[in-house]
Amino acid sequence: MTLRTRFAPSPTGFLHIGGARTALFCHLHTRRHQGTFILRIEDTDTERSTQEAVQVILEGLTWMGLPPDEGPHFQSHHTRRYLDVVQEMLAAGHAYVCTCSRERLDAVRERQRETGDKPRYDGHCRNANLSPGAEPHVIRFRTPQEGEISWDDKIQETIRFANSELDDLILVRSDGSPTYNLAVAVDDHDMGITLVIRGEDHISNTPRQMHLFRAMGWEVPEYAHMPLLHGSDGAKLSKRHGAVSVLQYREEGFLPSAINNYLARLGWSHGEQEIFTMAELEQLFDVSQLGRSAAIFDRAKLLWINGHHIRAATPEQLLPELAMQLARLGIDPPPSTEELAPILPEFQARAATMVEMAQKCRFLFIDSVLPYEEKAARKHLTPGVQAPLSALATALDALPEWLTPAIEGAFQANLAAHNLTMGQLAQPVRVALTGSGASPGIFETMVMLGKQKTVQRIQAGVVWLRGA
RNA sequence: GUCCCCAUCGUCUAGUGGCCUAGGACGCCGGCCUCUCACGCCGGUAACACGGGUUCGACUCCCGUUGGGGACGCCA
Repeated sequence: MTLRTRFAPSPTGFLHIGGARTALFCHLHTRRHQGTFILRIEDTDTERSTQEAVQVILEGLTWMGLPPDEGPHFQSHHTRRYLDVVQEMLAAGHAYVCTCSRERLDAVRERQRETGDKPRYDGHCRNANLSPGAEPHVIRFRTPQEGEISWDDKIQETIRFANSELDDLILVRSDGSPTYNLAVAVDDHDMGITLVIRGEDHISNTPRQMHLFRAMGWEVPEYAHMPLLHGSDGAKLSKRHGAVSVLQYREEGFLPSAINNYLARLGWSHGEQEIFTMAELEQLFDVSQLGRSAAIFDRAKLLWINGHHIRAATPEQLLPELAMQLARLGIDPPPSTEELAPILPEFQARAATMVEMAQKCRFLFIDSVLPYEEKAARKHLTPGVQAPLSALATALDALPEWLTPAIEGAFQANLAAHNLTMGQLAQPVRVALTGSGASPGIFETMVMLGKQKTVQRIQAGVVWLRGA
């Protein structure tokens, strides 16, 4: 039987990092086993589902490089089918009409909490044999009360629940709409899903869905419940942890390959390898090798991995992102690919994110670097360097060609003339050129900047010194 | 509270009864390289939650305790 998995987000918000991890694991595991990866939008909650959210989820998956092989399917298109299934269950006695009011339900739960029981439906209408009349009612599943239900989870071990722990879940709401567990079971069956990969927060739904399968005589799929992603406080990742849209990570200058690499290493490992390409992951990752404990999202390590991927990336991957980040820094219009291509290598090893890279090469695309970073100016632009700086500007200006050997020659001559060491002159020049005390090599920086700007900025430094 | 799941350095992990005086990675701290910053390289810091078993021998198996997480909706 060929593998069929699905990723089933509900379109009530953006695709956050936890959801992305689930999608990634579904995708990787499916690729490895040459299966089919299906996207299903769980929009049975018409109140909260939006078209925009669907769009954002799709965008997120695309950016992550996790396009589905099939779908997206929409549960809202399957309502008829769900209701038909419920009719069958009703006819077979697997479901029944319940007219309990919300008030009564609340009261029951309240009482159960007080007595220390697990809040659940008390079966009030279970044997009342009500027929669907004008009175408001829901349809509930008649959950078996004896025995237990269990499954061999592909990630966890065997998980078992006593049926007495389960209550009679609602299949159809009083407004006639189907609920989550019903829709999931029907779709997982109809779509031929053979392996359900989802977060372990769904473990308690699994016995309910399995009972639905059994009632309909369907074959139950396999399940793999992956450990959750936690924030630094150890609790399930949520908005207050900055568990924002994956697209936000793009804004922050992360590469999708790095995010995927990092996410995959949370709960999974392959020897002592830390850096993986997407192709490697697709070949190596298997959900059955996942660890069983929750992992804490660690931005520091993500940054390190992102730096690796930036260094390993091709210009084609990086250039558009760099241009975008420069634009966000106010470089308008952003430099062209042709302008950016030659400087890219100088900054690849110096940035952990594309945002950082843009900040570090920004000085190349603005008119003036003034005002200087205060600390750098105070440390390096001292009165003593005014004369050498001035002389250097003159010498550089007189250069017939702007190539490294010539620049270096002029620089070295100036060093000797003023009896200075490399560092004593390079740092002041660096501040004049970039506004900061850190940049690529000083000659490389001058070449990238061009003769005109280089000379201008050194002269501006001299002027600044006179005023200081 | 009830049910379910989990438990090795701060974090991610290796470890499947002797190879472990517990390995790697991030972070942090030193050093090297060096015109600065990175990159790279070298070194250091730091963990088997606790208590009982089982066994000639437990990080590894079993039980309990503690701790953490998740689920308890006419949400998904």
